[in-house]
Amino acid sequence: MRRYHHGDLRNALLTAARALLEAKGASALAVREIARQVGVTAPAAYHHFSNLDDIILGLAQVAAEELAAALREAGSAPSGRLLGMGRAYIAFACRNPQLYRLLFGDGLSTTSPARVEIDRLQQQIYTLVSAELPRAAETGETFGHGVFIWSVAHGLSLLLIDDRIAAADRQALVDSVLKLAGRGLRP
Amino acid sequence: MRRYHHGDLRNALLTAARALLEAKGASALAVREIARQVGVTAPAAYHHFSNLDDIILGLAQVAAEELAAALREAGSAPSGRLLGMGRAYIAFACRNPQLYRLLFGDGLSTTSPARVEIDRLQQQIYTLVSAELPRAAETGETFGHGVFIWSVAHGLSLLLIDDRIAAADRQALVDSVLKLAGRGLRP
DNA sequence: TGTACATCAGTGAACGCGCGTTCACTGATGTAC
DNA sequence: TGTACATCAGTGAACGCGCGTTCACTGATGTAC
Repeated sequence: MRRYHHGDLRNALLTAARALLEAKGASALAVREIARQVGVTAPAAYHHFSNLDDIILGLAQVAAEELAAALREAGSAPSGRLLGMGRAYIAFACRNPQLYRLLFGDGLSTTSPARVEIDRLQQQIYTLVSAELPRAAETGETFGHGVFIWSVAHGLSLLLIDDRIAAADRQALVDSVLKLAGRGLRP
Repeated sequence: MRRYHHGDLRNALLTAARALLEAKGASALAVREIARQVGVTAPAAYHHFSNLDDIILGLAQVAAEELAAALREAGSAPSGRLLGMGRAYIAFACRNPQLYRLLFGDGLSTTSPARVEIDRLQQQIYTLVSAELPRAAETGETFGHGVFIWSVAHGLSLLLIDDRIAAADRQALVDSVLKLAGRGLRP
């Protein structure tokens, strides 16, 4: 039995939005539909979010937190940091394909004010990714190296997400690509 | 003065759609708006396309042709094929950011029948990209190498498109990333 | 060269849809006394 | 412990919007004779 007051509507909306996002893609995100999923009328959502973009932003924040946590955990392993973090990054993207995309602004109009906030979240992720660059970083080419490794991780993630690659063993493929990347970074 | 019969409405619609796409993103693509840009009523478009997805598919075909042509031209250079093709690929993406995205299914619902056609176009591009892999391909690791180089190109393209990278000299950055990739491929 | 006519490629009106958002409201909750 | 009341968090109706698409239509074009 549903009470008149939901109790935790904000989180319930975010959860429903996330499910909807993964099920139907970013273009399916709509205040009315999200509210419907929770079993509440649309205007109720406006007590918790100022508009649709605000909900999307909430999702992006969740995404950034989860990804950052996964990266930090992988980064704390004593050895094979590059491989470990690469795996963690790509695994997150594959587990939450649409959410990962959201982190890159997908589903938000280019002119939306929420975009600058998303950009900030992005920056945090990049800092984590590049902070763990191997010793090659000390050669002075840090910037190019960071962009290189991020390109590999981002590119492979999206190719996998989009099912652009027919691989029998995805994990093996990820490892093999990451090893090639590591080779490129070797001085 | 506009005649009653346009003469080349199909192409005019595609051109307008392309401009609209680049200006406002895939979500702004709409039959009514495209027709409006051309100065024609929406139903007129239905004499040339069966629906919106069909227009999007038309754009994707144009995109695939242009990208393929750019790659072929770069691939015909006698030396430095990997670098040349990488440059051409990324340059195309940067010149036509939203169109490049379209080639990866952006803007088309996951369930749209037009998707299978897009996938076919994609496959053609991948064939071109991987066909020019350096001699490393002969070591037997072809598949992983192909995915690796495609990941780098795709990833870097999207990071640049999204303005995720603050680089003073983009071309230099592209070259430096591609060189790291080449190092990874060296046996 | 002229004309009848089929066909092609437009128009304008209309349909139904789902959306974001606002509004006045009301039911539920919790706090002060 | 009871009650008045402020505040919070919902509801239902309504607005205006742009969309995709269909329909009956009409103007323009080109072909056969």
